[in-house]
Amino acid sequence: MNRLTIKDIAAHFNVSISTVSKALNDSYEISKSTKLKIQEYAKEHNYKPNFNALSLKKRQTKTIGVIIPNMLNYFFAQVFKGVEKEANKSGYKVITCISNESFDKEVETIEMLSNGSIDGFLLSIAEQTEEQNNFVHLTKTLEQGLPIVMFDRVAKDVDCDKVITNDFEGAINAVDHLAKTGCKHIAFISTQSHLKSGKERELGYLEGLKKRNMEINPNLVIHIFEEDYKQYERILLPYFEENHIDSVITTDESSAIAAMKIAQRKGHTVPDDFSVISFSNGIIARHSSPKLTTVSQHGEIMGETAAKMLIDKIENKNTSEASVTKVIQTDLVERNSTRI
Amino acid sequence: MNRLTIKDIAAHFNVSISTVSKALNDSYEISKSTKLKIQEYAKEHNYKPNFNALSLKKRQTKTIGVIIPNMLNYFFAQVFKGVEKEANKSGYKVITCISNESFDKEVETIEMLSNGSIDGFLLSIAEQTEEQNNFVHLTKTLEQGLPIVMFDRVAKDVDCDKVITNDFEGAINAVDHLAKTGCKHIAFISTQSHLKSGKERELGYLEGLKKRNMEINPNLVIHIFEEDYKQYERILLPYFEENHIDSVITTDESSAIAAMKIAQRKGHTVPDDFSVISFSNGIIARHSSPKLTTVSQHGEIMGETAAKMLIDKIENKNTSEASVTKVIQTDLVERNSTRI
DNA sequence: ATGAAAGCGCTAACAT
DNA sequence: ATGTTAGCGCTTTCAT
Repeated sequence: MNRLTIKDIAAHFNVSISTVSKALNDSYEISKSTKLKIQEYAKEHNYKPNFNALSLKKRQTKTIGVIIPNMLNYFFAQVFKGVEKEANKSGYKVITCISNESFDKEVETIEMLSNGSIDGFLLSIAEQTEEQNNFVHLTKTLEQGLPIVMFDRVAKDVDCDKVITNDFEGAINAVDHLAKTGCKHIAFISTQSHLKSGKERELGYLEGLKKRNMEINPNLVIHIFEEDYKQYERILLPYFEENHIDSVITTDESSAIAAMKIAQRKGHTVPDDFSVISFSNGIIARHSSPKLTTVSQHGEIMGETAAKMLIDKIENKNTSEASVTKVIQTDLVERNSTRI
Repeated sequence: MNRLTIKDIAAHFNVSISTVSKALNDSYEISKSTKLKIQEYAKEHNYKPNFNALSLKKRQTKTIGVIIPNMLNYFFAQVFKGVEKEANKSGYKVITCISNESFDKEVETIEMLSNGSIDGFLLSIAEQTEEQNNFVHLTKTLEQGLPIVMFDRVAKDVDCDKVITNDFEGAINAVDHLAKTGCKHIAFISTQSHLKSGKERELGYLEGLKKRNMEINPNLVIHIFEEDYKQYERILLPYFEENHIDSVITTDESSAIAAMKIAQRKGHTVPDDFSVISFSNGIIARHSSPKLTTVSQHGEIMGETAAKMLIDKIENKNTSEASVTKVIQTDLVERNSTRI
């Protein structure tokens, strides 16, 4: 039950394997008639050139490796969808690994795939990696000549192509929208202690307030641990008791929901006298009541963009231009947790 | 900047490549001393055997292909997590493709990977494939000797290993739980017209009622189109007006949310005088208010199980036993949309 | 204990 | 227009 090879075809027609090879590649060296009969035979018998032989010979695999911190995260699932689509469009396969936010897993995965399995990496670094600020595994693979394109969670000091979200401006826009619709006391809730995107959003929040000459109250900047998601409400409650808050921007949907519930329990009506905007335009936002206004990060587009950049890099190995980083703008998706 | 090969190592020590190969594989034929120096040198210089050469020689790639209908679906993302974990544990890579519920994409993907890229398939069939009931692409690849393990969405007539959820019993248990907590008029809302799991759940629902000698009212079995998810409430409303319904079992979270909202709008309090149980224990269930009681399908375990079965199959090519299908039991996760 | 050689399936430079 | 050959990086049988 072994696969058909060019050797088999050659034997069947009593020609040499190179004739078969050339015929299948439609070489001008081969006569029309033999090309035709060989191609037909190949098609009929469902011949497929052996992937590993091809890769070995051509020194390229037409596959890329993607390392994603967490596939249960809707945003990353969207990114992956974009990657898969774009890769397939260019005839690339994608080997997918989940780092589970673990530095070790990230390193192991890179090790495992740096043996000729793939032509390049797409990578969003694990939270632990960002925390430890250790990127030698990345610089080493770049030195080996394996291109990397980072997306979303990016190591500033590693010199490679990148695709990021404009978190800073996304937050400014969120503040703007709240201010425009009459909010005066905007709190900021962040669950992303170690991630740069969390900091960018916080800076954007502050910048947004500054731009509008609104009071900056440090008590309204709240950091909570993601691990505590079951107790968000309990953790947030005191902040709402001790401060006058009429609106909130959160870095994730869960805490937006929690904040909304607290506000409601305290007698507020969302959005009439309390507004909320959440980063991460996921599924939750569409199913809460009221539905959440969110800052959308366009995960799928980010995935497509990153994949395209990587494939371009792979296929123009020669031209070693400087690294570029593309910025994906955010959109404010207005739903029912903010006023018009 | 080319990778180090055994040839390079051989040259460096002035020995033959076969000596190097044997040394690296710790062969008894090679003297301790040379083994040591070669292994050390290899480690120091970060030698990694070329993946494609190895695969070509050994006729196996240590990679599996996974075809998933939709990665934005939380359940499938969970399955994938399980697959990736289990595969990595056994040293396998995983090439992931999304069929987007399209028959054509499914066929193309299988074509693309049936060239020696992978040692076997993990597959949940696309909705379109289930609809068309056309599985020749699957039987053909099985005939070629490439093993397939199907998970969740499974083709009954294709002879291969399978992992499925016990949807039938899951639904019976849901009915049971509602009945036990005092519900008398249980409706069933299904969005899965073409999927067998939807039918299984419906049969389980009916069986559950029968078992408890509860009245079966065909008007309480409601089919809606998934595409209409933005209008679930509008579509469901008439059913609630025209029938006396005190509880509902849904095949997905979105329609559970919709049903709950309608019930609340009609003056009911969930769970006091209206209960809801949803299939698919996803993110939404944990964030609605009240939180949804669900039938959990253990996606991650399903993924692990399927991967393990496939790898076992791959590594015991000789023993051609009959196909087995494993059934993963469901659990009722009680939250706040049902009474105690 | 070490090496030579064939071969995995394919391409491509170089004959003929 | 077709064939021969070397080689991609590795393993393995069979010398030595």
